[in-house]
Amino acid sequence: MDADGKTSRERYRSQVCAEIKRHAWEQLATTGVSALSLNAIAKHVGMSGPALYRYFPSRDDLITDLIRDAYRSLADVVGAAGPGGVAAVAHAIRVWALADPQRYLFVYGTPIPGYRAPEDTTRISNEIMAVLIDVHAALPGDGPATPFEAHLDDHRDWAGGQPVPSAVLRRAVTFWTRLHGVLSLELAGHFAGMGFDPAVLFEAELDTLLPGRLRCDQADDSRDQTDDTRVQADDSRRTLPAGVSSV
Amino acid sequence: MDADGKTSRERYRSQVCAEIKRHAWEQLATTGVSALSLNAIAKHVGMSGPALYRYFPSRDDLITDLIRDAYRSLADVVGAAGPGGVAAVAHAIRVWALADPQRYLFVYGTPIPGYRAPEDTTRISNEIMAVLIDVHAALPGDGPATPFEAHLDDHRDWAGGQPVPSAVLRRAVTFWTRLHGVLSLELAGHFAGMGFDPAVLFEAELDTLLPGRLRCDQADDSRDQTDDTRVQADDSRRTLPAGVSSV
DNA sequence: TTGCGATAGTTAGAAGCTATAACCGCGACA
DNA sequence: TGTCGCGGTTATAGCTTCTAACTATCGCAA
Repeated sequence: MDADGKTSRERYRSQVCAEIKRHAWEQLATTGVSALSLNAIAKHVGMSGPALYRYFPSRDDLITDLIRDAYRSLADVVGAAGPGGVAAVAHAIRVWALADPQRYLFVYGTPIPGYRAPEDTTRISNEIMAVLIDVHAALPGDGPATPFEAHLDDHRDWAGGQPVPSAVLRRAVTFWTRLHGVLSLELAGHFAGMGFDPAVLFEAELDTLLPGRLRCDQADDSRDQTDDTRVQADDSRRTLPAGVSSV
Repeated sequence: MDADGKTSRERYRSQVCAEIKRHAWEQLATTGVSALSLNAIAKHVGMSGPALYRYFPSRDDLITDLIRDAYRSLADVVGAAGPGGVAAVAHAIRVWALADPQRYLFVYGTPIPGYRAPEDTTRISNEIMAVLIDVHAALPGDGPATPFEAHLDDHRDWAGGQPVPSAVLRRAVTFWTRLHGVLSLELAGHFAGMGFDPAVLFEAELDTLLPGRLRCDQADDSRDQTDDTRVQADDSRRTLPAGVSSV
């Protein structure tokens, strides 16, 4: 038993665990999750073969752990950007996604067929949603209730019981779906052929989510002092190798 | 050589090819693409093992073919719905996606790392985009130019050379990203916890794409005679098994 | 009709993967 | 000091994709 309340064995174990996951992320970022091989990881870590099973009972358990970490990381980033408001959160999500496209698609991409998300990750997911709700609750209210809000008023046992206005809920969900729509297509390389910069499109969609402007066809010239958290549209932005898809 | 200009061997070959793909789609819809096994398909078709390699040089070639077919199918559906206008196209895409979630995510989900889309599929993809542009060109124009449109005016060697107004291009792309945002999250099961019906959210986003209403916070009560191609929000709608993701 | 050649199928096997089983050695702790 | 458990090993089963070698059969032409 050491000073920090952990035995030396426990410290060693968590250290090896971390190194395994480090190599796993490395492999994940380059080859994608379908090619994630325990053998290859073991070889890189230095031990051979089935030794990994002392640390992760199965490949799916390792993947579950990685997903949990990815969620945790995103939740931290979103939480940290929360005080900056809606635009700051949006840009934080974008930089997080571009930093490791496979990680984003790992969480929000095509689900693994037999995989069941543990209670843990859905809790983190709710945590992220809570921040989205918070930043949108801080926005000034607007127009009449939409049909979707009426639907939300009817069907919603969600949001932990606290009474979130359906308008706020609607804006938070819309924030999520619109940014994910642009981001996921960008990361999957579907904008490859058509010359525009996805960053500008992202900015355009974010614009529609800011106070008073949630549609798509109106320009707003009164707000051009965009905050400096905007992701610069450099040409070296990272996407996946163009093509089409699955895994 | 037979009446239709194909030898009997060619007819047999394409027939076996079709049956292989039939079983492949069956397996794909249930187990997802990561678990798509040539051996299992061969067993179902009735021949054993490496015989499939007479028809598809590798697993990736089979997958490429399936992706091409999926694209082709979507392009046909979108093309057929084109005359019905924007809403009809949106609903056609939605029913196509819900009919086989894995097929949609196969095309628009997480890309396969080493996979390179052949020229073929990008052509079909452009064909789909052309329909989107057409239906949006038929819509009445609107407000002042957005920053994204200005960007499109600068960077666009695309669209086959014919001068599509940047406003139309912007609306078509926005149509794509917004509907994909809702659809992909729905199919991946990310709305599972929160009580609302994704169909209503889809309808809400579609609303923002119709003439004069491309933002998100305004309700429109003047247009409640929605067309009958609307996808009914039944409770038996198909999503993937809840959880989180990758493959 | 006879025969040749391409085609479609077979089994065997290499290399890789996940995962289990059996075994061993060292470190921690009573 | 003895013992127990943890972390590592090798061997192996069963799956995968994919190649090699071999065989039978079908179509076409002489």
